[in-house]
Amino acid sequence: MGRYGVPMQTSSTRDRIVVAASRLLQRQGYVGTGIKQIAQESQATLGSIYHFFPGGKEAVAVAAIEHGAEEFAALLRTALEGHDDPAEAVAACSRRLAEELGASGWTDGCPVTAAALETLGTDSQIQRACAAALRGWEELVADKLLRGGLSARDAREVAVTVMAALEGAEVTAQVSRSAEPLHATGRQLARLVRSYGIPPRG
Amino acid sequence: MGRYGVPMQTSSTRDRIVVAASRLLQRQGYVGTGIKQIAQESQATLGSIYHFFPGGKEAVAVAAIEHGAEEFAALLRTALEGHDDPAEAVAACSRRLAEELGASGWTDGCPVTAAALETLGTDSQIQRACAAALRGWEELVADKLLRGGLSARDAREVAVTVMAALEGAEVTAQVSRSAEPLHATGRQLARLVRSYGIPPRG
DNA sequence: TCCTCGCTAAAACGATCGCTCTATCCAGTG
DNA sequence: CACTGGATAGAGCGATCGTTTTAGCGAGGA
Repeated sequence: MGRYGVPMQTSSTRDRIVVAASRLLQRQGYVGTGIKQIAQESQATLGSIYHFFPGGKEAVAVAAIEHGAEEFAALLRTALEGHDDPAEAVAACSRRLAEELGASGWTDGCPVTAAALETLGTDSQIQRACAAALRGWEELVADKLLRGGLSARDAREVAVTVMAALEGAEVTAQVSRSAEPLHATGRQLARLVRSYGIPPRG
Repeated sequence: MGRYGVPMQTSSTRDRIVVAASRLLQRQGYVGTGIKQIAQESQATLGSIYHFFPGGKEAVAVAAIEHGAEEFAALLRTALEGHDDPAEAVAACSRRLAEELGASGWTDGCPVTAAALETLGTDSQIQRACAAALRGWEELVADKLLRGGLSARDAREVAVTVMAALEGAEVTAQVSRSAEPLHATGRQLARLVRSYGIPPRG
């Protein structure tokens, strides 16, 4: 809450730090992003960052990853809710991802993959935050498939596959600077979902 | 060639550098891996590294990524060749990946993903090496699908999906420290391939 | 024997890393 | 008004980064 008791239009310093760190992390990874760069990009100073995040760089990264994970989940939710047919819903996810990725110039992909891969050996909080994000996304897809008529067992296994394929397709799209991998994967995932049969909607 | 004119059992210095760099890159990414760490791990010195790779860290990384990409391609090739049915062949790939990943303690995943994500914004040679690796792997899968009876168009699109899903599933498996994402994805990819119908084998 | 040259060895450079520290600012309270 | 405490500002710490530089090693040719 900002001054005058109303929500501030320009975010609070803490929010600016989290948002800037989130964007930088998904573009350059954890080790590739410096605290001073976060300070510069968020119009904050080192003092402010260490004031709000006494845990240092890792604490900033955890908050940033949680923020990015929620943004990504919101994108998935709206794409999934736009269609009753789960197969079309899954395809819509890949289309939305392709739009966002292309609009960012192929730089802003999955907000956790890069950070997750860099901190694999460690037992850092970053690891846990990334794992939690993945589980949450899978659950969103699994719920949609469940409501679409798949069994609990099938829904979970297909959801794991869908999220894995979307992540991989996004990386492929970034590397090849083309939306085609995401579109192709979306079509094939829709076909996979359809292969489980869609009960007629009452 | 080593001394006595016979191939050396312990590789040449240059090979040791490439192999060590490849393993470090896939575990810690590009920025997370230091030249001095590569020197220590490969039992070489800075002088040797800069002698064989005047291009510095980036040149070492390119050679290391090409090495890792070929290793990965070899794994895919043997897994694909083990089965006539392309659906079973794809499932075999995910099983082999799960074996290797588990044996490494969930640390040695795809040898290019981490490095690729870190160098996205740049126009470095690393980018190009990663893109080439992905294309090569896709081609291996596409060839198998073609020989399995899929049309050229279907084979390419399914191959893109298979490689994306395998990469994503490997990341998921690493983060969750479990082989299950790879196994589930393998089963679903086999189902997807089977949905294109298998012509009876003569 | 001497010289060459591919290769190894390590000291040292400037830059940047994450982080600590002290100083200052400013709205709220008595 | 003085005082307090959250928030900001930035200089500076030791460490490490990628790289350069210079010196030394040892096998092969003249």
